[in-house]
Amino acid sequence: MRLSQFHLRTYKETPADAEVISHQLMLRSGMVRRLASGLYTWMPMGLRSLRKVEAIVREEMNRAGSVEVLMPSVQPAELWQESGRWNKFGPELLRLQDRHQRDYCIGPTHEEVITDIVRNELQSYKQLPASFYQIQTKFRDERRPRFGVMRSREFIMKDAYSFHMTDASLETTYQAMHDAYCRIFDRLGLRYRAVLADSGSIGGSASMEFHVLADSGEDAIAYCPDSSYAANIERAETLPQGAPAAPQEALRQVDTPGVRTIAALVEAHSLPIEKTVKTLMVKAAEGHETPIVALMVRGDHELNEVKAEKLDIVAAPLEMADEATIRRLVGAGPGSLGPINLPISLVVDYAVAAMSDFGAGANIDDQHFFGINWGRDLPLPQSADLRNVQPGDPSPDGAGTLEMLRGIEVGHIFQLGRIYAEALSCALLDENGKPTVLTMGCYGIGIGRIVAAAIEQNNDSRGITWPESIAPFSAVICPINRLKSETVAEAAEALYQQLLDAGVDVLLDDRPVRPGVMFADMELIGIPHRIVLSERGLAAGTVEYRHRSDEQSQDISLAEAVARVGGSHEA
RNA sequence: CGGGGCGUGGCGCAGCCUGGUAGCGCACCACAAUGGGGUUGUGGGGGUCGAGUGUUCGAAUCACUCCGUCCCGACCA
Repeated sequence: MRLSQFHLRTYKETPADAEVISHQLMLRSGMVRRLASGLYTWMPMGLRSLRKVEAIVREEMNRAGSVEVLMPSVQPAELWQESGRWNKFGPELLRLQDRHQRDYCIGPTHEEVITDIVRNELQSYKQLPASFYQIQTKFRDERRPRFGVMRSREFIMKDAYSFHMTDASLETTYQAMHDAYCRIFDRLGLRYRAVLADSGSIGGSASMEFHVLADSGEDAIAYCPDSSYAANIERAETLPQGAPAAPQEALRQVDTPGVRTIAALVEAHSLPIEKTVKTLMVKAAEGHETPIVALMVRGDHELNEVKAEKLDIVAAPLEMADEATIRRLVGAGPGSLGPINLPISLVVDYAVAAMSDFGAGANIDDQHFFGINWGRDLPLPQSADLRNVQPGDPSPDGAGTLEMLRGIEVGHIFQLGRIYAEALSCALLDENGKPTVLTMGCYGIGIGRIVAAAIEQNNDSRGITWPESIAPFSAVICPINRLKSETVAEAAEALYQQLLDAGVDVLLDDRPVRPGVMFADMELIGIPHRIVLSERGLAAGTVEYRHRSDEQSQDISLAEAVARVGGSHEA
């Protein structure tokens, strides 16, 4: 490509509304342009990288035996009503009506459509397992779009779905997808980690997320350096901790005027934070005897929402109780709550169940109990894994202690089970002639997000340092003083043709700009290989080669430069 | 959804407090010089100051409403 015939717009200044580095660099290098909140245009330079990601994903999906289709992004409400998600889905689902006032949504995902296709299209169990995928635009009306294409409302996703007669068959395909995903992220040249994930409210069994590692990632990942254990913090388990130590202190009720927070309690009464608890009031599940229930975690721990939601007595999605309800049922406000004389159901975290001589609210405003001990002062309530893991917690596989990383979720594979097939009556006769509901897997990859995540992981003070696999161009030719020097102009043209013929994705910077502008732009865009042609060098029989990650450029022969560019292109 | 910030040419910003003819840098156009790290000079073009209503002789500036946008929060009692 000749840059004079391409479109490139770069910016010297960082746009004020971009927070993360990938968003800043994507805007500055002219890869994307914001149209409205959470809506981005992929400009020519950005689109080239996006397409390269797509191509790798497509190749590996095909290799894994998945078949490409393309489904509509606008979907009829009937299908969503059939699956039950028309009502279950919140405001993230963008709904609209056509001229006949028929209801539609813009697809945030395509389980309904693909299941509809399969139930109509597949006629025999002999056609199974079957796997379909598409690379397509999705829309989710995020409550807070941010970080550019990292969390946009409209985004490009590869979504795949597999259908099976048996769980064993699903398991096999799930594993094949796992392996395909590893190949994809290996080829993309990203540092990533596959982690156990929560299977969510949809149900289903196994689920893994693929995270690109980056400090700016929105997700926390717990992993064990001594084993293969890695899990999203939503899912990472903590273990029961055994019996509490014997009581050392007497139970006593203490005036704690104005103490409403753990921090204040620790401060004012010199209580170690590990001897405090947080009592959290949440809405109870439908049909429970009281409208709210209590959950308790240690003062220095965090409640894990996902785990809490899974308790039978807790409403899903998790919702905190309002103060009026708490006062009506407990008689005290938040900040003075505790396990003693608590008139509602209580579930405590494993760590709380192992505490002794601890302090908690007395369920009377401005009063706390200190020296609380289970068994002696009140019966030990039901205990469960309710909190987020922390660095230093034992690994659930018993192989050491956990550490934490930040990650950007770029892929998710999921054994869905029969929920959708059941709801949409997607069944086939098995070899015995017995109708059998199909079981399903689904597998997603955020294509646009991968581009952003790659930049998040690969940048320096001058711009993007792409992995070779997804750089918008592989190499750039920068002719110095092309307009004044026949020699340079001709050499540039010849080299350009030679590289094109060799199949190199090469850019010729034939703009009438000074070298400094050229270099700055090409480094911002992050093209891996740069060859500079000058009268001086050509006279000496050399060209100047520099890889984007090199400190210095090198004067080498033209032939060697061609070999380097061509060689790494193949790699 | 709650809180906060910000909306002034394509981008980055000043001006607003204390009302009085809309400015700077980058980018853009023309000419000249320069020609290996975002050149220099001269001369240009481009803005309903987010929208509406109000106050005022007069509003970018003050007030109110709305819209957009970004950040923080939406368990952490």
